[in-house]
This record gives sequence, C-alpha cells and structure tokens, in this order.
Amino acid sequence: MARTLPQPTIDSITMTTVLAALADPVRRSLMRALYLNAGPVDCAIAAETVEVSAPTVSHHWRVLREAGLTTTVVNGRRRTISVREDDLEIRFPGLLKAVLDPDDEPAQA
Amino acid sequence: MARTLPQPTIDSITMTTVLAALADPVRRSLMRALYLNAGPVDCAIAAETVEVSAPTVSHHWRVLREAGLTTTVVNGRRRTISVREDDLEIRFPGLLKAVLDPDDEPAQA
DNA sequence: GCTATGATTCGACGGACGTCAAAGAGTTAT
DNA sequence: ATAACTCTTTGACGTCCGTCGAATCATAGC
Repeated sequence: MARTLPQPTIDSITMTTVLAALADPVRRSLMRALYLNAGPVDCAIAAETVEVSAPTVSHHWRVLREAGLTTTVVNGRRRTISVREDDLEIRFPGLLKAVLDPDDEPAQA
Repeated sequence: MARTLPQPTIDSITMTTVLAALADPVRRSLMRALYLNAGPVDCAIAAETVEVSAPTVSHHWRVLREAGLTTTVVNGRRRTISVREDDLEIRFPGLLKAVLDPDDEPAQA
C-alpha cells in the first residue's frame, strides 16, 4: 500500500549527478525544506516553499530522487519525501551539511 | 609584472555558481590537480591531467576563476593557478573537502 | 623587427536543462 | 460510476553548456 519509488543504490550515486542536482537553487530550496525537518515531509508542503509550477516541482523531485538525494514514498494520492541523509553521509561525508547549512544567495532574478 | 586576473570577492561567491562549476568532471579533475599541491601550479601541468583540447581547458579555468574557486596569476606567458582554499573555507566551510576528497566516479564515457 | 610559444577568444555545433500548459494516470470520496 | 483531487508525463520553447578548430593576443628570445 505504500510503494517506494525506484532510487539508485548507495554505490551508484555519483558526485557529478549529486552536484548537478544541487546546483539548481530551486532544488536546493526543496532539499532544505526536507533537511530541516527530520523525517518524511509531505510533497505538497515542501513544494510551497518554491515559486514554480506543479509540473516543474514534479520534475525537480524526480531529478533529486534519481540523483540519490531523496526517497519518495507513495501513499495513496499523497507522497512523502525524505533526504537520504545516512546514505549520503556514507557516500560523500560532510557534503550535505556543507551545501545546505550555509545561507543561500537571495534567489537571483 | 605579475598580474592577478579579476576574481569575485569572498562575499560575492554564490553556492549556485560554485556547485555548477564543480558539477563538471573535467573541472573537478583540474581542481584536484591544484588541491593536492599546496601552492600555485603551472597551468599547463594541471591541464595534462585532463583529456580535452587547449581551448576547452582555458574555458574551464575561466569558469573556475569566475566562480571564485581559483586564483590565476599571469607571469610572462605562463600562468599559475591556485585554489582559493582559505576564502572558500570562510564562505562555505567544509565544502571543498567534501567535494574533492572522495574518489570520483570513473570518467563516464 | 621577426618568429616562436603559451594561452585566450571567436564562432559554431550538438546536446542538455528549466520551465510551462495541456493531457493523463492513479486514488479517494460521494 | 462519477466526480474531485494529487501528482506525473508529454511536448514544446528558449536558453545555457561543453567541445572543438581557426584565428587572435601577448610575451620571450633571437
């Protein structure tokens, strides 16, 4: 009843894909919305922190998941998303903290 | 006699630009060639570690410098490049280490 | 001056990216 | 069933990126 969407194994997570995913300010914004909360976050709630259309958000969730940064669990017609914090700490120690802790630049127009 | 090419101030270094710069495997390879050596490295020597044409390397040096990752010093017709390690540690603590320390993925074909 | 050398700039090409509106797929509720 | 709801997929559009060959610039040395 609660499917987990396919995601890369720890070993197949690459630095290139992770950095490319995190290089986008919208995706970093989404990641922070998850990172601050420990545990799964309702997909729609995290999406509120960002000012793009629903299809675009959906696209970004997919990029993050396929990069190995998040886990998506489908529960009925809602989905909850969480950061793969432990996996990432194993694969690339300190990276998530170094990227998400600093204050971001003001969203460039 | 030894000009230093223009580069962003510490405060104007943005996470987006830094991550975008580091997301490219060739640029990460160049960065490692500098990062392992403490101190300035001859531009041509660092470029040997990478398999792209000279114009492309030059392009990557510029991207790295404009992102605030490196300092380029022109000395006659040679240039030496170094990582702005201290500046980056102030701006984004732990980031450089987290990105450059791990073994990279095998250069994807 | 003239030539050789080290590196950049210009112009072009193919491919990837971020974005959205419209349509679709799956789920809950009436 | 039928409607409402949540999210995704498709297709398109404009933009940016990585790459190279050819041309250019700047310095060193003869």
